[in-house]
Amino acid sequence: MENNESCPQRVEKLLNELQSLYPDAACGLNYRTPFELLVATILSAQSTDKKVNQVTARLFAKAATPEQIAALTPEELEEEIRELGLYRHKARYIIAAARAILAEYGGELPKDRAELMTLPGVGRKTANVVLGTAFAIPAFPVDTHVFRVARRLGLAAGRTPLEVEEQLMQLIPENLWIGTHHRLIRHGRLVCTARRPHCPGCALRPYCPTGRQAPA
DNA sequence: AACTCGGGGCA
DNA sequence: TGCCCAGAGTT
Repeated sequence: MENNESCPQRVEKLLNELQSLYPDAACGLNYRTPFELLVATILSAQSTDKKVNQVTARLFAKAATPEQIAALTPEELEEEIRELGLYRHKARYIIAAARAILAEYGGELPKDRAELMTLPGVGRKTANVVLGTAFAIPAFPVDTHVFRVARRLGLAAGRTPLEVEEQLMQLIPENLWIGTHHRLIRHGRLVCTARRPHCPGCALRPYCPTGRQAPA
């Protein structure tokens, strides 16, 4: 959409409001190392960050490094993460990724998106989270929250996550990419929910084309 | 593009 | 009880 919805002034006000609404752009996942963030992000698929943090608190107390994770049997890891669901896939991915990090990258996570995406269970979104959050390398992860909220806010009209990612990177200053990612997620979870967004009372409503049309 | 994995939280 | 959740891989 090349109408005035995406004019720089509106976008700037939107980003300012988003920052004052969520002053700390912290990652919702708890982690101490880039590898821990990678594991937590794989675990976060289709489950809530709150549960992921409960599980990783226990898991990382037992195994937190690629060496320690790679030494686990699939059954041991499955037992640790079972309550998150999708646990067989996730356990297999995480152990295989740990082994690949040891075998291919000397035990250190690569700081390259294409290389990260060769790791089992690591797609574009997870790779971008690690780059932007753990390595401070400019990246704009697009998950279901970012996809939905960005489109509602009129920041992107793309039909695919990759299109939305490209539109957001073009529209938003590079130094705000990762912070905006975390803030859009928080806003998507608290206010701009998938089912019934809480438009009345939303601080972004004055700048939101969807919110203007929503019932009071 | 559709399908699969999945236990737990919540209405 | 039914719907939904910080995705990625396979067909």
